[in-house]
Amino acid sequence: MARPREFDTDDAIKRATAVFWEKGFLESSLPDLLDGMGLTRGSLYKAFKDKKNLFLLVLEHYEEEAVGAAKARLTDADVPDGRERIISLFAALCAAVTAGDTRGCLLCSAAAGFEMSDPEIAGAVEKGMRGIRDGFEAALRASPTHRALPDAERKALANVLLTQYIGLRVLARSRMPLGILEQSVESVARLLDMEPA
Amino acid sequence: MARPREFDTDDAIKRATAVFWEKGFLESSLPDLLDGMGLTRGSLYKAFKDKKNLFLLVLEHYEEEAVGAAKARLTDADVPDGRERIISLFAALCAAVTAGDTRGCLLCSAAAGFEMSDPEIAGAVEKGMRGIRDGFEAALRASPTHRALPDAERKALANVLLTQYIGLRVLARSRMPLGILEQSVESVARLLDMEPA
DNA sequence: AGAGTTTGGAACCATTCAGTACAATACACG
DNA sequence: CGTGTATTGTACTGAATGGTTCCAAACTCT
Repeated sequence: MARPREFDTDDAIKRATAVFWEKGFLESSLPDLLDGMGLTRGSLYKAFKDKKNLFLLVLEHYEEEAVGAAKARLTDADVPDGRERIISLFAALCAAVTAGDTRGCLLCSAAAGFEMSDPEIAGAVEKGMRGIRDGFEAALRASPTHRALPDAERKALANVLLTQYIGLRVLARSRMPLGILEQSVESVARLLDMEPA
Repeated sequence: MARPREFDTDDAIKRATAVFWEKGFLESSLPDLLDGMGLTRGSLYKAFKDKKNLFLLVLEHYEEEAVGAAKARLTDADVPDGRERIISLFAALCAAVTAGDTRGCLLCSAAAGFEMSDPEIAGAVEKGMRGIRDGFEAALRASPTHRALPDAERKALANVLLTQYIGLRVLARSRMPLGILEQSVESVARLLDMEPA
């Protein structure tokens, strides 16, 4: 009945994610996207309406993929101790940087940037952040040391972890040789081993 | 022997700082700067060479002013307990946000953005970050609870505080109603009250 | 062949960009 | 005063860049 699409939509979004992740929303030009996605203007606008809409789809995909992976790690029932799940998340993060991945976190970069003045984008970013925080909270609930904590305190600790997460990912992206990432896992571990005085 | 400058250089840099702080380096256009600084193209190029050079001067000024204020608070001998100095820093930060200042931190935004691909800018940002970290470390040395810590552990804690600082300032800028800033002071206090298990 | 989509890419139009040239202007000093 | 020197405003550059639209040609399936 009609000419079929030559590209796979999900794959195109995946490629778009790579571009936006590398450069951010505002700094990614249409040619950048066209190159990265391997399609032409007409196709992009036909399939994704416009740049912002594409970015919203990318955020959605990033949430499912990257945020999903983090949440999966934080709620992984195979690791009974939630404390270890958290540590393994930061370890993975650190390993990625060591392996040369200095893209940081798409959400964190967006949060720090100017794209947040758009309410739709801001909403999507916020949703992702809440997801990560929920992951931390879930992991803390599965940690013997923290299970007994009052709800408010556990939430507060989850917030600290999220803040730490954001800070580290910004540092990762900045490529500053501050030596912070290298020992961040240890620091987080110590953070979780501490007890209220 | 010559016509004197009609504007005060330091004042112009101060105004430029406001513009860059609000919008970031890449997002600040020359007209933005011209408006904000109250001078014209010719003057700007004559006095500051170009946009990037102006930004480097702004970073210098920001370091003296904003970072200097933070460091002053962290090394304030009038507050004998370094722990309290740290808490007061985060409290001030939080108060500023509550008062409606959502600009975050010029350094942190730069660190998260694309301007870091310029080595000179990256160097200046890094220097500022080191300054803040040194401030934290100095404060920890003046804290009864942490004075006795081994050097490496104190440095690690300073790194955690710097990371927390960056994360919070990014969150501040993002304007996401996550409720993190509101209780961040308490969290930091708890962080400092904890002891190694 | 015809209906219905997608495709490539030219064309659009606006904006914006950092930077320059230069004439007019203002001051300081001899 | 007047000359030298520096700043100032503005017009101008000329490019490049931005996202978006549009349409004829290509393609698939009935």
